[in-house]
Amino acid sequence: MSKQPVTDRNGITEEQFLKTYDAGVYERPSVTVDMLIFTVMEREQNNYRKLSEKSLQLLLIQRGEHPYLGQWALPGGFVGVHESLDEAARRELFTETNIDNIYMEQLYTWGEVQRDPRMRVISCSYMALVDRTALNVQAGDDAADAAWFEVSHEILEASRRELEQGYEQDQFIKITLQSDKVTLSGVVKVTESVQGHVSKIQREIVQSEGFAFDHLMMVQYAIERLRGKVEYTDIIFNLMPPLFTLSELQRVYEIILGKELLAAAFRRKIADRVMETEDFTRDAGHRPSKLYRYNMNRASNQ
Amino acid sequence: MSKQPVTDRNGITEEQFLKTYDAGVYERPSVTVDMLIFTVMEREQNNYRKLSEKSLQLLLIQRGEHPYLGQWALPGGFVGVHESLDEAARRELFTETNIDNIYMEQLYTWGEVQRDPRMRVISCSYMALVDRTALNVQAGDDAADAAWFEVSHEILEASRRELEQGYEQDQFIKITLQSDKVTLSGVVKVTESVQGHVSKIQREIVQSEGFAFDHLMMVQYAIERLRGKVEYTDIIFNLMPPLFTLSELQRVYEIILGKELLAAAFRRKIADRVMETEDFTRDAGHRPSKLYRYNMNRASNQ
DNA sequence: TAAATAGTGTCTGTTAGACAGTATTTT
DNA sequence: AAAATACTGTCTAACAGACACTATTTA
Repeated sequence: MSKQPVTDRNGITEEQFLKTYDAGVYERPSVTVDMLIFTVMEREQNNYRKLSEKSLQLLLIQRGEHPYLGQWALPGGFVGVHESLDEAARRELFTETNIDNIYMEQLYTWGEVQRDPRMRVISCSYMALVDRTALNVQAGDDAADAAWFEVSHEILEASRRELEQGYEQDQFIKITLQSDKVTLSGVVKVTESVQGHVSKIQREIVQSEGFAFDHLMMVQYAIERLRGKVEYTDIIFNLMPPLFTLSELQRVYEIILGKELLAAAFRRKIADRVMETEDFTRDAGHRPSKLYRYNMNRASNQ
Repeated sequence: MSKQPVTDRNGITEEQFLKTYDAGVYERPSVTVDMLIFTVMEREQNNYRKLSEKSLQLLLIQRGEHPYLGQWALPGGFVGVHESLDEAARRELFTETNIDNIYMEQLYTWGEVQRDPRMRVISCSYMALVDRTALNVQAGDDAADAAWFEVSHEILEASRRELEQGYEQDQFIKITLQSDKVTLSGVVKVTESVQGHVSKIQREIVQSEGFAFDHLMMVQYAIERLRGKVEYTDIIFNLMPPLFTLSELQRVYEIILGKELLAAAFRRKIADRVMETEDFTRDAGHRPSKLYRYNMNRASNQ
């Protein structure tokens, strides 16, 4: 239909236009990707009859250069002009973990003008979920500056103000990241407001100890997203090894959701998301547990 | 704690570093924002005793320049180096609608290398929801090239292939946009796959009639997001006028969700999201209906 | 009285939460 | 037997879907 050359007001066809197009000299922001790579690790118990505890871990890199020299940042890097955002993210992911097939999703793009003191940088954040048992090589073996940090977070304080045409609500969320050697912590204020018909959410770092850039805010956002998606999708299985017990699965739900679940209700709820196998755990110091695998072939996994 | 100057391997402090930092000459992508501005409009009925039908509308701009000259695109524009992404989005929003206080949220950032034939452009898409009655000036009055299009979409075909380690599932979604003068339509293929432990979602435009760039994909994504969020947040009230009947509210839910709802269950469900007023509709040709307003002051509106 | 929409009452089946109880293993 | 976890049965309350019914207005 529109195959005969369309010409613009100067009588130029699209082909001619593109041939002579000059991308111009406007100043442009730099674009980076930042990766939130999560996994679940086990902490050995001193009482071997007890189950090992699990924790959610995030990979951070200690900066070796200005700015924020010595502080911890999310792994990431600049997006080249000849690679897509997803390709840049996969490249970074592979650089850090040495594995290729990892669950990854785009989270949010951070575009405040002053978020990087060097220059204008817009950063697109991605979340990746890795099964710890697939990390054959400990990530960061080569990079002595990378480390896994246990993630914990709590709501310090929540307040609410009624306004004439709505309300405004603050949450102060304390995030603590703990590695073998360092403990980092900071507070993000999340403000939710409704004014007339306009609702808004704003984030602000109100305290930060050891985090580079605005990365603490990205961590808070990612935890929020992970929590949300765990309830209505199957992404949690990206954090699980191929075989797992229902108790293990329940623990992982619990650490992500930050609350305890009742075993009976939990089992009913996830029954159709998993498949029984013939295998059991062994040498557990107590009754063995049946092993399950993810059942990806059920009716709907929206 | 870290207030004494930290110096890098060359003995340079952060302050000195930033003073002499050269942003460099690496090629950089351009960054744009693209706005998905939705509203709900009423179509007059020929039988005045019947209720007017509602429809979801999207604002598009007809391109007056290459590339895609004459085709329809989302309103948007380049992000300046001295404005944040949100600021750029608000600026575009104001340019198109002449109103300032509009609900807006970031959706997704599109970063394929070839998405713009001129040069490398990364585009951050935002969704905005406007109450039609707040559009005092018909948007596009000044810009003769802007028009509201009624949005409809249907699943043409869905197929599923079982793979060794999972499955792959396609949905062909047909999107039709209809204005006073033009009808545009296209098909987006959404592929969801699970391979071992890695799940992925990919989108592809398989047919497109009159849409510029990859904007049809953005439309599909936005509809999906709107549908999702309508079920677990209160964003729908951003599309409603200050006073509305429960039937009207139900219609808007129905056109967004694409299915009919039962009045009794619907009223129970939204009971605590709305507040009764003393007013009624008038001159309706049938029993008047009580008017409600959004109740933003309830326990939790997550 | 008919047409049209507004609004309510109630049955039914499903599901989440709570909790008590049973089962199986190792020390 | 004690310690530890695995797993099941059942009661209850909440809630969504279905559908019939009542209410109110105008032409």
